[in-house]
Amino acid sequence: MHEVIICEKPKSSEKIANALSRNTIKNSYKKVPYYEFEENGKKTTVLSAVGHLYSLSPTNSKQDKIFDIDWVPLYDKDKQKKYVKNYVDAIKKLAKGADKFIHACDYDIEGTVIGYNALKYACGEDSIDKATRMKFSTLTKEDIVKAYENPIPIDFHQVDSGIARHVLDFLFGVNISKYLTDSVREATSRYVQLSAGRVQTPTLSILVDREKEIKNFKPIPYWLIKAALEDDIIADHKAGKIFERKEADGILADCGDADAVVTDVTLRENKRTPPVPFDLGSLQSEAYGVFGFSPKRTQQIAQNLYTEGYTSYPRTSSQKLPKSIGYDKILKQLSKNAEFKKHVDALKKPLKPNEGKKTDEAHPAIHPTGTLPTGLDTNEQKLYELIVYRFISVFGEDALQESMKTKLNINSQEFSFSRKRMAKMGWLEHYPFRKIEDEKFPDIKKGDTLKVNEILCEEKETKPPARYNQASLIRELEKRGLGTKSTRANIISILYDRKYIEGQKIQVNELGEHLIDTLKEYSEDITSEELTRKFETELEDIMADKITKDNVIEEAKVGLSSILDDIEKNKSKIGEKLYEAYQESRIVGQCKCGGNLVMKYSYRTKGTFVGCSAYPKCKVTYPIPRGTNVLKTKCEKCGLPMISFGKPRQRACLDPKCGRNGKESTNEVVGVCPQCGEQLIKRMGRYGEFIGCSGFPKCRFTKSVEEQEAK
DNA sequence: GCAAGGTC
Repeated sequence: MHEVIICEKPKSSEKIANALSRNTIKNSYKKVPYYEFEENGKKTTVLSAVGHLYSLSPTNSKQDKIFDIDWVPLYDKDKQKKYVKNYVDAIKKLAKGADKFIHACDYDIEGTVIGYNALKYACGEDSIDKATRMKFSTLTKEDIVKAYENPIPIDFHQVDSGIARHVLDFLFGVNISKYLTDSVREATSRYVQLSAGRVQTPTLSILVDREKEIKNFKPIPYWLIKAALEDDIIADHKAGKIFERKEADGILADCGDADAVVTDVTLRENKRTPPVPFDLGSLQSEAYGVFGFSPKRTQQIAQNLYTEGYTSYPRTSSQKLPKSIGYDKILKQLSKNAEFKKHVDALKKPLKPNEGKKTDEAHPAIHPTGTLPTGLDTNEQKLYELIVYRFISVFGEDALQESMKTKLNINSQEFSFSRKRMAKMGWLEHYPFRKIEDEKFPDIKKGDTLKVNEILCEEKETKPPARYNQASLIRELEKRGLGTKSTRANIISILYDRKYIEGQKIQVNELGEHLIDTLKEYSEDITSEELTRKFETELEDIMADKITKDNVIEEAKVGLSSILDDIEKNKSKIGEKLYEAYQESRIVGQCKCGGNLVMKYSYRTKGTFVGCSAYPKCKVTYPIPRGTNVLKTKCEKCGLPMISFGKPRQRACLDPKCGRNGKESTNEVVGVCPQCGEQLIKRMGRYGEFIGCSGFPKCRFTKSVEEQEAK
């Protein structure tokens, strides 16, 4: 009797194999680990997939509408996925001739498809008839054994529902993308890769909406009245924003040149509870704010740390740290590092983590494993320490913040000011990445009189809503249920790659905006969450056996077909307009000859450069080496755009002859040093502007201007 | 190649 268990990923195959027998032996085939044990004359082989092993692909790429598709090995489609082949080969070889199969992938819709396809295409079609399903929600020994002893049949409605998700996404995404790209090619014989999809298009649409809000924003003037008092105290008038000049004048007149009388002083203590452990989204957010890492980069680094065994599984949405992860032991092991030890020793027993609300059936929150890393590069080290200090501080004590709220009267006008300082650092002691307010409290009490130096009336304007950055956009997608924790960072980077959006503070250019306008006209559904919602109900209906998968797909093809015909009919108009928008989006500035400076691509050097739109009359070009970004900021010396390059990022003028940089240093204070608490100052270095700590040389903290602006 | 979804 030979039994084969198919798992979703190598880590879970290891856990499952070890939970089911004490006689488990680890082997490997083509570097792919697998496990074997024998109990009561039955041999069991535990094998692993690596996520999806198969992917949809056209069966005939010549068709206009790519409607005929089938599963092919992932490594055939994507040369970067070569490592997948070894896993497929291992399954094919080691599952051969088995009498019994167990589908033990994650119990969710994608896991169901992964296991089903592994059975169907790697183990052979007949393996499905001999297969059962393990259903577990955590990879604890208890859960695994229970699932193994109580197998359930494979739910083929669930399988169909998952397959339908793949097919629908493929049909809509690939076909609409193809038709848009073709329309530009046929109208202008230029190749501009365009794309649309159930997730990427609504994401772009969110950004376009924000862009339009900003564009249409009409600033409204308002006035703030402040009183400058003795001891450098600035108090604000109770009214806050005053939108009528007359009202502001009235208040000013009322105040006259009277002194301020303190009418109330309230002291309060506020608790600041420890942070909650990281799930992937909050790690991406924090690493973006603290280090300026893009979410994609954070995900890659976290994956490396996980593969090396230093931190736990990163693609989790859990903010829970169950006792079963053994946090006492992890903290003890972390203590082998002297720096960590100081913090661990300061924790009060008994240890209890402050957990967040979000959960994940398959994994706990991101945490260090206790194995201390060696040979990490700078960025890996930064992210690792962020994870460790967050983990430690989750067990810390509440911090206490004291606040002072003071009310004052100047004649009949009420003003107030407040101060904050830390009374007890608590968990903040272990987590150096948070801003702490530590202001001096003036020594005053009710009834005191304070001298008024001046009453100020500041004219301001209301501001448009802020642009998204990558971190806030990920949070927005999460809120709307678009994409998944593992794909959101990738989706955003696709929008950058296609050149629909640019900048750290994400700005949509003409191409992105026009693409959404076009799609709104021809396929409104794909520009909003509507399509996701529609898919969701259809998939639920398939799962509940209210409708068949083939029915849903056929209906989708009919709807899609008419969208594609519509695009086809108008393709010259669509193509020309999209190309026009594309060209406009490539403009980076004004040439000295009056033409536009445009991003161009050289087939000869296979690289980008900036050239003049008046070519060949004007032959001006500027080099754009790999890794260089052209910024919106203009050089203050010559007016050409600035560029950023290098690591850490440096800035300079597009024109190399203009000088290293076209900007004088401001030495402006831009924040507080996360390492020592001194001021962070923007200053000019040999290679351009950077942010440094005023505590230099005692504290050598630096970061790039880009990282700072990313905040 | 184009999508979105798993994973190393």
